[in-house]
Amino acid sequence: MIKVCSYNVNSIKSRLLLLTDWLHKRNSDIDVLCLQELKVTDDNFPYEEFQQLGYSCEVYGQKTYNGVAICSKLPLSNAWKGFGTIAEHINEQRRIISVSVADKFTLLNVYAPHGDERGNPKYDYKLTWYEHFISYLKDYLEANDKLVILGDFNITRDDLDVYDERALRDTIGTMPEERALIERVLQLGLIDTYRALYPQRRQFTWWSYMGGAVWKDQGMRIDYILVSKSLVSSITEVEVDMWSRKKKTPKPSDHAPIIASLIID
DNA sequence: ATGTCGACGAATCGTCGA
Repeated sequence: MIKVCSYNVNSIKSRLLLLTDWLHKRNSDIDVLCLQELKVTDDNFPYEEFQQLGYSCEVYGQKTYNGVAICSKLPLSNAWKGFGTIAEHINEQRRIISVSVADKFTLLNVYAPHGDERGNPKYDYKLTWYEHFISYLKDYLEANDKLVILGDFNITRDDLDVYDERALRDTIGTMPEERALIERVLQLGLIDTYRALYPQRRQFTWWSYMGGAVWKDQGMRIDYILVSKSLVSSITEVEVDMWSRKKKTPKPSDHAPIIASLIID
């Protein structure tokens, strides 16, 4: 069994102690750890600490903002960072990295733009970024059969993914045009594993730092583990682990990690 | 607008991004 995890850490430097505590608390059962919002350049990534935990890492970092990494106990190959040659202004923000894991499946780790709010140029950037992402995924699905795509998508799929659909109507992450983008991603032939296994369960992956939102469970589900159809039957469990999010010291990320268990061959 | 984090540059706080 292989456990893959997506975790927006909101600064790897600030989260390193909590992250290592969490991995130990879980008896080091995470095989492939996909991180978002590193906020460090590649040379400042804590490679040694991860090596001591048994992980080798592919890192696509950036100063202050963004940055993604894949840390794995299984051998990684064919690391690819960014979208490729097209879309230079889209590639300026480091949000996407992919690898082959143990020659068993292909893994793509993403950190989608937040977008701030409608009318902000960052919102237009989010929509444009998703257009590039979707066209990139089309080629990716043609080239790769067994595919796991996971990360922080910064969009709720529907009203089950928000704590109060009325209060949050037309706020960032819930806009109809944003949700249409998520549906287009899924329609490429990808399955939202958490929703597929637990269709009625309201489980969030992000809670604002403000107002003690996590204690009231006022959050949103914006982090996903998607798989191609050929991998659906390999998924045995999907879990959002609240342990680190509810720790008071060291300070948590505003996201909780989501973990999928796969049985491949 | 508010609330709370983290990074940064230039201070011991203000600004930006989430």
